[in-house]
Amino acid sequence: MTMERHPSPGRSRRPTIKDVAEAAGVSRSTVSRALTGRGYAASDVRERVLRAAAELGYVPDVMARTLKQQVSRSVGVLVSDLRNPFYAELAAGASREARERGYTMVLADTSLSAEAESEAAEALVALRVAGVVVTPNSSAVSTYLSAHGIPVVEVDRQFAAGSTDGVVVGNRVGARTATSHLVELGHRRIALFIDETDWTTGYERYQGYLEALAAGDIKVEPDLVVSSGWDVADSRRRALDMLRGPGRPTAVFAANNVLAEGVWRAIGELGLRVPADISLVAFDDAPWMSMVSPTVSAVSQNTYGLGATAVRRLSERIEMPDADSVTTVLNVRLISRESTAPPPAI
Amino acid sequence: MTMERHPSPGRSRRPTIKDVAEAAGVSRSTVSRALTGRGYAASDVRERVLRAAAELGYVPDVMARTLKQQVSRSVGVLVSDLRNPFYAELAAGASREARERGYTMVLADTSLSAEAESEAAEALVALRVAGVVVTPNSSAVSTYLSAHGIPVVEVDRQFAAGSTDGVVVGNRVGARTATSHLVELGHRRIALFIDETDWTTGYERYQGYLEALAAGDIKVEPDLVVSSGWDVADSRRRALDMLRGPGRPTAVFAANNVLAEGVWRAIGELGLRVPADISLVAFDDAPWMSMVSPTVSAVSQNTYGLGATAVRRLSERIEMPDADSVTTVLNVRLISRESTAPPPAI
DNA sequence: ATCCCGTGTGGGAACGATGTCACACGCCCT
DNA sequence: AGGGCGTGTGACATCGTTCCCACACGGGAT
Repeated sequence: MTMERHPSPGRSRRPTIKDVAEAAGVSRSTVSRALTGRGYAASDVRERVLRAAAELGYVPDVMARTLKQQVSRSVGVLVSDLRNPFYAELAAGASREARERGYTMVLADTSLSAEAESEAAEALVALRVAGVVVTPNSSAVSTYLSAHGIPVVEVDRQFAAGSTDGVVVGNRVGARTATSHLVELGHRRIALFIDETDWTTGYERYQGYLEALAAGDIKVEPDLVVSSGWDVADSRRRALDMLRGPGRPTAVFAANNVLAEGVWRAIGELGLRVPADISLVAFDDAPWMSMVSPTVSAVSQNTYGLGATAVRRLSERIEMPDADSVTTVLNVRLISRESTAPPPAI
Repeated sequence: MTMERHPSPGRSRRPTIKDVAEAAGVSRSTVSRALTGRGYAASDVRERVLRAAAELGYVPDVMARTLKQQVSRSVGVLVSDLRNPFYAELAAGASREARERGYTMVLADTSLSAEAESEAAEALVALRVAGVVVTPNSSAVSTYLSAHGIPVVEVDRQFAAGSTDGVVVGNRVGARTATSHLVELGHRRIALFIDETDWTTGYERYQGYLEALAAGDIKVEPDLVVSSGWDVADSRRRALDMLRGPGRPTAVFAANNVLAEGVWRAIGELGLRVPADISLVAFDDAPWMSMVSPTVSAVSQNTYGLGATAVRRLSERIEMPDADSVTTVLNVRLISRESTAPPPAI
């Protein structure tokens, strides 16, 4: 005696196109034509098929369809950290645009880890997604996906500009504007808190900072440039060190919302008054910046639009795989709030 | 002369298991066994196959595999609004847990719209996902998905308790704790800002509020209970109306982070001092609450854990489809900050 | 010498949908 | 009457993978 295994004991099988065909008294081919609208189907037959499909609750199997057609209607979205409102908002924009264009979105949070990133990339290849939007940590993903013939759009930062599409914001201009704003107020000792300078975002923002200082005839002080990691605790600690030490800066430019939060907390803990004692301006406007007191001036990027634009670009790329690659730059604007003022008189 | 159409002109085809088989000089069956580890494969053959696969950059086609096996390794996650940090965090938790368990996550933002929700549900059925985690807007999704034999876990709120699994927080207890906290401080006029009371979250929190009032022998004043929509602007407007009017409450309990933001802004605009003039406590701790001044007391839920737990529950359900459904309740705790104090002396 | 069994391997039929191809039918035109 | 055409339908191969089954080979027991 052998154990008999039934495919799915008890539970009734999902209806397939064959069930619909039998219910409507036609062949599978006819059902396919009637439902997809490609090819002939007499109107009464079409009607019968539609009714049968609805009655059975038939939903075409995307797997089977994709397997046959060799192209899927889903896109992958890889972001660094959903807990950061920046990425969450970006994902939200991507989601809306994907839905609007009839794509299903497969999302993975790569947690800033290279391993998770390549794991996710492999999963997307396995899924045969039509394309991928990624906030890359290295050039590896783009290279890997491109090698598999999958269109990629890099968003926020770029590692493979030239060979893949990109959607970014005016990082250099934004940073320059923010820093210039401080310079114009009379600040000469302006600190910069920056993340990885080997990312295009970090590099560009750093350059913008330098440009603004140069334009104001201010010498760069290496001590005032802090390259911090990607978490609040670290930047808070580094800010505490700097602000407690001698020769404290009169203003800080924090190059992203996480760094800004760390600096903000450090300022609060030291009992410094903003903007009387110190001015603060951030890159990347986060919700809290308009709620705290005083409110924080920030270079605002249209994050939602960033995600939406990336998916739009991706879908264009999917339609035209051989067109030249394009980098789209979205404008940013400085929102001047209460955290910036002339430096304290000495 | 007819137009000849080549399958994919120019671009080289993705390697299939057949290519690997030829490269390794074995049959497809053997490759399958060697790669999946199911069934016999001599170690030297296995080696050869693995090398060939790596050289070709072979990645198994999930579509084909799923089609054959009739069970996929991806789960759907449906959230209301990724721009709300609550849902973003929940999604982040779900993402990590999914990854850990070897599932790919298909995420859709349902934008609080019933249409988007059912559209997304249908897409998930078409994708043959192994299960779905949803923050439901009605019982429709759960019903629909269950009818297609897809396991569902409702998270945050429940519409189909009893028939589907749920993962929620102690809403009633949390709301009672928050309100009692105000009562104990001496408040008698405590306003409640609440979202839809036909959602379990809203209903439970409302009940918790009532219980705390009853325990303090305080009569409920309908004028102090505001059922507001799901956006900051609306709750701000309603709060302005209430706080400007006569008989202003001495404390407000805002039942979610969005409502709390509206109330917070209204309080600021009216120039009221917290907590001297008015106390505020919120359900759902958002990042800004610990950054503003004064900081806002809040009932904190482990949102990340909520998402992670939901996916864990889902994966257990997938393994044991016929077990009784379970509702998991996560504990919450009141984080007492600076926004609560005894009412002003009259 | 024959049988049997354990270890490996390959053939081939699925899975569900699509689309090409062949063909059936009725009509009009020659 | 027969050819041609337009309309509509069904049979069948196919996509890439899995896995059941058949079978080959060699060694040990009878």
